[in-house]
Amino acid sequence: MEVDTKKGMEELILEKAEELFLEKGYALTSTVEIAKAAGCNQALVHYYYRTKERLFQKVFLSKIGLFLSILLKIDGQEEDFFMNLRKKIGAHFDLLMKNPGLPFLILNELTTNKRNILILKEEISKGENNRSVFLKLEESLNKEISKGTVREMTVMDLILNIISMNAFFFLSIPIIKGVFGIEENKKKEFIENRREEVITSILNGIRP
Amino acid sequence: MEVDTKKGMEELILEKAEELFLEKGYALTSTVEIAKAAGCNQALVHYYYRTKERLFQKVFLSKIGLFLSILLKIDGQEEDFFMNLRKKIGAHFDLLMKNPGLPFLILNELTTNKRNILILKEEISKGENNRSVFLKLEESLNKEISKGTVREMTVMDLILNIISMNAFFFLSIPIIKGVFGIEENKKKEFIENRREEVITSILNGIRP
DNA sequence: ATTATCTATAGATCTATAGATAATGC
DNA sequence: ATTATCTATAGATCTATAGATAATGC
Repeated sequence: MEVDTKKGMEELILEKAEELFLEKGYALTSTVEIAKAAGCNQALVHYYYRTKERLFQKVFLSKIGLFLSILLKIDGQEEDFFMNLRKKIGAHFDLLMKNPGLPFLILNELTTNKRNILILKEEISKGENNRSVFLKLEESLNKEISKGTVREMTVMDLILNIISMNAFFFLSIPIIKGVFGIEENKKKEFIENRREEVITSILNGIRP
Repeated sequence: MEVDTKKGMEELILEKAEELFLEKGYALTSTVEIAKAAGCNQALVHYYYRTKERLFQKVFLSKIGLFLSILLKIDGQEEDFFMNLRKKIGAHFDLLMKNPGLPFLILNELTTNKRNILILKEEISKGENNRSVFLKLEESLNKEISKGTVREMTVMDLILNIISMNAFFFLSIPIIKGVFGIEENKKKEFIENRREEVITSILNGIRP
């Protein structure tokens, strides 16, 4: 655990920076703090990454990629639309469960620093398949609508519904914990229940 | 507009502080900046509010109150459950529309400063009727569940669904704008559509 | 007299860099 | 020789306060 099996300072700094940025965001994390967490001198952080901004970009870029990848990945190709969607929502939830600080980091930095929105924009348009994945989802949604199995709605709304329900839950966990004080042993159950509720609610919500 | 009809510096400072805190959060707003926005000297900010922290608490408290009030307010007493819920969700959405920076401020500060969670906690338990409002909603929800008009679910989930969908939409507006570049004249339509979608999705989502 | 406003400044950070020293690779 | 790490420090903020001056209320 505490051994850091010869990870090399450069990488260790990146890791600790990641942890701290995820926890408190860019503004509230100092290079002094990062250095202390990595067990080195503050100057070394700048030696490897030049500026705090560049270090942050490195972290942010990888996290944005992670966040998008799941949303866009299609696994169950041509299964039943509803089954496919159920899996997608669940996979997105699971990704966030593994990275619970992700929504806060992305939201916070996209909101407070317009420059980061450009990064997101590039990242979206870069993956050329992103667009095609999007179009494919749109297509299958429209097919269901014309079959009458889904009510009239746009892909944009569907995606927003998924991100809203999933991301906001993880955004609010620290608050829920603080206000209602969920016991550690019931935490897992609480999250599992919410996972099911989110999926059910979204799927039910698109019915005609 | 620019006249500040004899508003007195004390109040003007509070107003400008509110604007800035809503826009960028506590950490990224300096008392220097607040003073400049109010057109006075930085020392005056401290003269009236002593510390930046106290000034912030004043703003935060009023915003928390606002946010809770709508969620808890019951207007349509004993109407139809679904009609009542539809109104509630819409009213919450409308409040956020008037205060689009509210979700970000509250989320950001509750996440980065644990102390603020205590403030929220107190605020919730202070309004003694808060609990009763909550219980009343729970009661009518359970009635519907036993009638078979709503699927099995908890009040907590229902409330989380509403806040998730409403708050997250306003959280993401700057991002959506930045990425997709919504034109100013279509903005209103976009928001109106989302309002309808949110209501429909939540109401549909709780059906058995 | 009291209250509002300003100027000036101390003391805390924090980022970034310069320059010294230690570790490592041929 | 080159790369990694450290010490020290300049320069930018930023918060908070002390102390001077201007405005206002009796």
